[in-house]
Amino acid sequence: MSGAADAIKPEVMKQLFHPEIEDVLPADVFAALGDPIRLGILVSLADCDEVDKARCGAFTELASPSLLSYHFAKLREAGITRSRAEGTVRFLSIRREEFERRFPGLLDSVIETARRDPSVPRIKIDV
Amino acid sequence: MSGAADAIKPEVMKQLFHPEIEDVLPADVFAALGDPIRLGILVSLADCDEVDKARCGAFTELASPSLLSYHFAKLREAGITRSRAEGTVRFLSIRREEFERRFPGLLDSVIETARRDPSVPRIKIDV
DNA sequence: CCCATGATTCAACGATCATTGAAATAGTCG
DNA sequence: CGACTATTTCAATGATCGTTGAATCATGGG
Repeated sequence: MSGAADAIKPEVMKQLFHPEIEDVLPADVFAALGDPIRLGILVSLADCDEVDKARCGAFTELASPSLLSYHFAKLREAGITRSRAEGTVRFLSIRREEFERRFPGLLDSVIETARRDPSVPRIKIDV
Repeated sequence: MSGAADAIKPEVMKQLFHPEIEDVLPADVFAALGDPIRLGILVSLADCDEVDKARCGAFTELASPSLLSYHFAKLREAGITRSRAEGTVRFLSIRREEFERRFPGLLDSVIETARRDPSVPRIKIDV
């Protein structure tokens, strides 16, 4: 609303909200994990060979673009993932270190749990 | 609906539903953990000195009886806790061994996470 | 047998959820 | 510029959630 000096950085795209990791509450994290599609996004992300190289568009097998966007937002607002824009594409990644500092050991067991279970859909992300 | 031979066991009270541990899905577990009151119930239960001795009535600081009953049901239906009736009282306990077998390591990190965080309400259960 | 107690159930409420499909936005490339 | 692509936003839906308070149920004790 108060933007003045732009046109300098071309690839700044609208910034999406990411909470400070200290402000993230356990109950909100678990609520964000309480959906099979979101667990699917998380494990697929965790199993991606190269870190921070997973395009949002790589998840289309899991849901429609618009529904994916909704679930991406849930994970992001719960402090679990980060969305980074690069040109016309967005990349999704897990906030590993921060999250580990905030809730030590939690993410690993969550991912292990989701990975082991056949009710969680998975995709192979071709980077 | 088809009860015939009763009156033998006086203290059988209506049985509450507990899912088979194999039928429990990760997404449902996380959804059940996605509420501060339920996390409060869980950590208070985990910190209770004597196992399987926590009366439902011991949690009244966390919510009204009727709301507690609702949250107890959520935890129970997600396979996390067990409710046992004894006379006019009900006892609540964590399905430790079963749950550990089904989702190794998960419950410990969940409880640790909840225990560490000030947003999760706790009570001391006097057994 | 009636009453007190512990706990669940029910009905109602506003709020949020997951999902859909259409529209808007941002960036790229001809 | 204008078409195209990747992604988000919006509006609308039915479903489920968390909460309240009143009603119900089960048990034990006078």
